[in-house]
Amino acid sequence: MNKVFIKNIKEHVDKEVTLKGWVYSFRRSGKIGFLTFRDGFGLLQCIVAKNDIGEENFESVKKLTQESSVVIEGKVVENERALGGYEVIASKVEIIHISKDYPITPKEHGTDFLMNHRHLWLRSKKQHAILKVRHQIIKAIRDFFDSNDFTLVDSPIFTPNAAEGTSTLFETDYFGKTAYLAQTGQLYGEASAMAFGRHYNFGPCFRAEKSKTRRHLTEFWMVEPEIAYCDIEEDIQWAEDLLVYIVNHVMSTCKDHLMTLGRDIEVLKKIKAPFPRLSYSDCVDILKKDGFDVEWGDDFGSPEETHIAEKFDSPVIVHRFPSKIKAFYMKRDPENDKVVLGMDILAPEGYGEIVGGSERETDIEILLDRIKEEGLSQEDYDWFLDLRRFGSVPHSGFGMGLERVVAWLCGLTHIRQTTPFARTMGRLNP
RNA sequence: UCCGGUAUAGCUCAGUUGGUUAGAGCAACGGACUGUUAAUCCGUGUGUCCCUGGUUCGAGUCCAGGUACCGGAGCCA
Repeated sequence: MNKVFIKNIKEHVDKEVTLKGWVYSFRRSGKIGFLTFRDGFGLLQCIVAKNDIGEENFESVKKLTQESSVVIEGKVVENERALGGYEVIASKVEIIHISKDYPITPKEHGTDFLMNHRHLWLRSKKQHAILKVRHQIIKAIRDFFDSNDFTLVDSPIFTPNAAEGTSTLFETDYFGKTAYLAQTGQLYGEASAMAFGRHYNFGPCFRAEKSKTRRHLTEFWMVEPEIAYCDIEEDIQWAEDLLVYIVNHVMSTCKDHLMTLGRDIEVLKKIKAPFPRLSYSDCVDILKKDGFDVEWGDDFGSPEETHIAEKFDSPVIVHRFPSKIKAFYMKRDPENDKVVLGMDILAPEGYGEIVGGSERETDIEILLDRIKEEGLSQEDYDWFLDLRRFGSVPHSGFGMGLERVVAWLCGLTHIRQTTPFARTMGRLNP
């Protein structure tokens, strides 16, 4: 039999095909039924008529419920009235399994209910579209780095210490010792960059912060390139190029999914390089002028970030932050030692920080001082300091939060839908 | 952790100044219908009113504590 997927249905017009999948919905009207069929690739209307499939088969089809699994044989025809312009006139409907009382019915549901049924919610149109876009973003990220001679070098998930010494970590028992789940692969990335020149790691990160907002997950994916012989300017350039590449890739491969999600594509079309660049000090001036209560040296909260980002259509690059509010490994600006050569990229429309990066400090004495200042144990960082003892070079890198990029490009109000099984402060199930 | 809000049928919600038998729509189930798009029409059922305690002749409704969830803050990608 000619087994086909819905995505290729156009190529089989007037031919007999076999479809394997599930019932998305089923309406009956006497001797004819309209079965919206789902196969993981899309939706397709199948006409199930008594005259075509026979009385016995038609009787059994009456039992079909939402999400029952079926194998349908029939002929593909063009029809304007059908979703997508094509439909299948069934000649046989084989019931594989009858689904009973499927919980996600065609009506409104609350988010908590849907998240409790996430394993089933994934079958719904919008969730399916989001995860398809996520997949294409991941592909774009990997294509971008692979085609620019970066080597994917994985960083460990079990780590013996706090990498940045700032965030709260998940603790776990490691044969009697305490291990932590990695919050970043950053420090290991620096080791790889010295070995491979251009490195990236891409995997899950874990943060035990009790953040309860639409922008936070406790488990999320971050891509972190690290580049040897690279200054902050080149670092910014890589980040900008990556974002532009992702946006273009999504626009060319995911238009249908974005439509399904109701995303305003015109907004995404306005994203163009070069992105506006502002120093931290510029931002403080703007915020003060616009009535915010901030002083030079304060970290920005999300209302401040959103205010800056809303002034532009493209992501905004903010650079040269006060060293006190940034991680110990960021390099001081030689022209002003109160600031570091760090940068954040803020997504438009209030999606917040999607990239954070910096040129790294190479001076071992400064690093030792900074480790002391942060109250970190020098012993834990000894291997990291080796990177400054043996062929230290200027280098830079950044981290990009995958889920925030997915949320932004899909136009979602909450990050929890950007990942198959979201882990948040209040959710570990399913 | 802090501030604010919500909790009633499988789901989404209404429920008056505290009042006797707690409702609607959708879903489900049975039936009619050969072009439906969340079809329509007829019929059928549904409750730990979040939990514990209190006030009261009487609590879904008022009070206290707890729990869960939602939104925001801080923290951050």
